Amino acid sequence: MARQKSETGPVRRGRPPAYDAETALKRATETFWRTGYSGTSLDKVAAATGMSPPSLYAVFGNKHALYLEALARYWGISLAATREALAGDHPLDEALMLAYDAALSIYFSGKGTARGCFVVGTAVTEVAEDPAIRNSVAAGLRAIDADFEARFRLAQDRGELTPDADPAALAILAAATMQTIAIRARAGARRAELRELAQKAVRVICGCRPEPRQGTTHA
Amino acid sequence: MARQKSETGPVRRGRPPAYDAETALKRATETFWRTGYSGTSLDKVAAATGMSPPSLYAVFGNKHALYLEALARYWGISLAATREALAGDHPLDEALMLAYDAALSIYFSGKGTARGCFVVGTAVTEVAEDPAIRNSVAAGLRAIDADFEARFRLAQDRGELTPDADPAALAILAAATMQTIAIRARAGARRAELRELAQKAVRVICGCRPEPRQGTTHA
DNA sequence: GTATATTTGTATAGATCGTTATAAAAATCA
DNA sequence: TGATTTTTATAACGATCTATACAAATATAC
Repeated sequence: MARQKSETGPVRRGRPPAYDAETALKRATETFWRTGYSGTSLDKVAAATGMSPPSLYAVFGNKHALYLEALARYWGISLAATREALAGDHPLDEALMLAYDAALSIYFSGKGTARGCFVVGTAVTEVAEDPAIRNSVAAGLRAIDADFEARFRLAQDRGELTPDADPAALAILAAATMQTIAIRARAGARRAELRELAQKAVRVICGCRPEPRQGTTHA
Repeated sequence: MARQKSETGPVRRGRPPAYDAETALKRATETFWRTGYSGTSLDKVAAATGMSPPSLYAVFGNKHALYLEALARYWGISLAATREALAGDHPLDEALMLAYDAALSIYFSGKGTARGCFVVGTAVTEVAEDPAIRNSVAAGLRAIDADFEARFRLAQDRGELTPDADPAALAILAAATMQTIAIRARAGARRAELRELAQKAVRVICGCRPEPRQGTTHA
């Protein structure tokens, strides 16, 4: 009934599971990613994972719980990629481009046409009527804002931004840029075009720089 | 079989239709708006419009064609609202806020929780696998970019922006701001909060202003 | 070996999906 | 009035949906 941990305890009784829950969740995510939550049947998920419907239900509960788990998994991967890009010692504009390049790698992953962001492409539709999905999406969006804002505050402390720059406002624009890239990628924009878009956005966002060659201290 | 024009020709034969096609399309749009394309059954559309399924098929063809018509109708209303906001004689920052206020009025229209943008909330999910929806969405996104860019070029000509400002880059950020507002509205953000978000974005976007009190001519 | 525990595949239940056949209802034309 | 035209409502078609009942299969425990 329940899912066995990957690190098996003392001994495993009964017939051993034929599929790994983590890879099954990944395959399920890929399927939802293409056709959305409502547009994806459990038969399609079963075909993608190689698991039978009863096995899917035994491991994940039901379709809704499976999607929520896929959503949580995606948030984990996506937020970690953004944080890693912003955490390095690169200058602000380079750090932002690393974050957008990481996002583009996710949005253009998989075979066939680009799927964009899993959240923007599938969860946003359900968010209007589904409280659990709404909570997950709202929390993730807040996390993105907070990650960008923290990086802009750091940039301000380092003198990469003028003291009158508004880190919260810049974070909103940085997050908005990521989301418009997600939408456009799914709508068919080419990757190179979206990278240029990101560069243009970064140029404006980082426009609040101190005067060049005027000393490193601010104020 | 086909739809009769509102302006009746010489005389109308046969039983008169009980429902107006335009109001039916509006009601159908409201229904798709909440639960998406795949998540909305034709029975729900029939209940919302008061029409029976055969009548819906007689007027609109099928579910897909009905959704496409709802999408085209929404683009018309949405793009017109943005253009009207940007067309006035207001200063750049006021014009942008008029556009965002118009968008917020749409995103928070209807009863119950906010539905956000019809395109972002329902079409983006389908865009990955549906060529017709993809074409409509891609064209609409290009139109938004073009409308904003035209306004920024005008602002530059008027001296509201410095000559080195990049109208295309600012247009991307302006469009991205509208789309992040759409996402956040559907995810439950309060309207006042999103209006402040818009103001912060406008402040950054309009930051490439000429020096104040330094003459109105540029260069 | 026998008993117990767990997963598997098959098959399907019950509801809902998009769509349509059919005929009654309501108008005009002759 | 009766014939024609168009829309309506009822009913249902076959397909697909989420979810589960069931028994065979495969492991350990004794």
